[in-house]
Amino acid sequence: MTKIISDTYQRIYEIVRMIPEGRVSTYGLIAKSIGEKFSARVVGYALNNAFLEEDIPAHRVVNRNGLLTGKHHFNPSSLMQQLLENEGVEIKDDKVINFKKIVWDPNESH
DNA sequence: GGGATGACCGGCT
DNA sequence: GAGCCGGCCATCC
Repeated sequence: MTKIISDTYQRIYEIVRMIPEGRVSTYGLIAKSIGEKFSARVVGYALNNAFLEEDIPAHRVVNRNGLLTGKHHFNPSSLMQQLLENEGVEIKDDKVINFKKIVWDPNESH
C-alpha cells in the first residue's frame, strides 16, 4: 500500500537527506531550515515516519544536547549508535562527544 | 471538533 | 553548569 506523506514531511525528509556523512544535525536546525513557523516537534514526528524510509539517515539527527534521544525508536535501539560510529562519529553514554564540532547546520551550508 | 501526545527548544532560576 | 517550565506545530484518538 502506498502511504501518502504530508507535504510537510517531504520538506523534512529533504533536509535530512542533505546531511553529509560523518555529520549530525539537530531537530531545531532542520525545523528552521524548513521555516521558522515549524517546530522541532514536527520534525521528530516526521522522523518517526522517516525511519520507515531507508533513504533517510534518521540516525544522523539528534537533539540540541547531542543526545541520541531517538535511539529507542531504532531496531535494535543500539543501531543508531552503531551507524554513527561506523561513520566516524564518536558516541559515549548515548551522546555525541564532539557534537559541537560535527554538527551540520543546513542554514549555514546554504 | 476537542483534547492529548510527541525522536524538541529556548529562557530562566 | 544543571534542572525546571512554558511554548511551539502537526498528527492521532
